Amino acid sequence: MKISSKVECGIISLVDICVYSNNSVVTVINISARQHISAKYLEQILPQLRQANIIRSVKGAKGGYTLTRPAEKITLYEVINALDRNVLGEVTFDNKEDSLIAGALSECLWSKMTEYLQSFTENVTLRDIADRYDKLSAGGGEPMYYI
Amino acid sequence: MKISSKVECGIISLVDICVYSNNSVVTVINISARQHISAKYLEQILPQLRQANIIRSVKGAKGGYTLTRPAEKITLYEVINALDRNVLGEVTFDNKEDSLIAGALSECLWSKMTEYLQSFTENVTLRDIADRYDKLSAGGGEPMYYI
DNA sequence: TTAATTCCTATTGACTTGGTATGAAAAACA
DNA sequence: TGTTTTTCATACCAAGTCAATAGGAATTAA
Repeated sequence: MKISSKVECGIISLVDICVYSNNSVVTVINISARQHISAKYLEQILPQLRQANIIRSVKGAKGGYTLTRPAEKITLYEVINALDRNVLGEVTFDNKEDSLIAGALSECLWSKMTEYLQSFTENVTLRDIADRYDKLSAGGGEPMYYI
Repeated sequence: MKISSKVECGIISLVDICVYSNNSVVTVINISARQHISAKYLEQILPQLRQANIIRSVKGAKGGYTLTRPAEKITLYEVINALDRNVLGEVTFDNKEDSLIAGALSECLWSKMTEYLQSFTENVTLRDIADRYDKLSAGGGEPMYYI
């Protein structure tokens, strides 16, 4: 499965904001430095998350971003959808065949696939990712194998 | 979700072969006429399915294609994978970020999504689609609503 | 030999996408 | 008021992808 870099960078930014905002805002430059993503690229991604009411922006000096809600109230469904309609939306084709077979395919396959993806991502929150990240950090970066 | 036209046309072709081969082969021209897909385009798709051992080809005059196995032994996983590695493969990015957050994301989200897609498509066979198609055909093309 | 067919490999044109550039608007602060 | 810091909006470009077409070679039946 292919996910656009915009989606990945967007989610990473949100987790970064979630983890590093201590009753304050997080700036694009901060995220850029911590996550090694071009600031100019982030300036293009974050406004999309703002329009989707996932983050709130404060303009001007001392400005930056915060989450609009606690991380456990922000689902990955929202986030992914805000960044790229194609990932979790109905299956589409560049040139849709409108035949009975295409209809059968849609019913047996495509619609069930998207149905699952939607309900799955609706049940994963930003908190889940952040928690997992914390755990990985605590582990010293290296996953631990006990043989 | 975005599916390439190649995948859709490929599956449609297989169902067509499944339905219209009566102990005989099905030609590209036949499929093209029935399914309204350019013959030249099909000539590019079907060899891929042959290499994946899903169909068998007979060259020359009176040639054409047949399935290598009964339709209930051909999973949609095989088929989709033969036509486009990206759909059911591991989540990939054009420019993978290699951070702890990306790792957490992979564990909590991407890998579970692909895991599901794989196991789901492994349990849908060409027969399922063909059966569904037969049912739709019998219904006269129009879905029936009883109010 | 001829016609029917699959097979192979280019090519084209349109679209997508990752990433950059430029500068405007807003707010803090001195 | 002016300067700095920041978000915001828009345009742009180069590279890649993809659907579809094209031309012709190889194979086989009759």
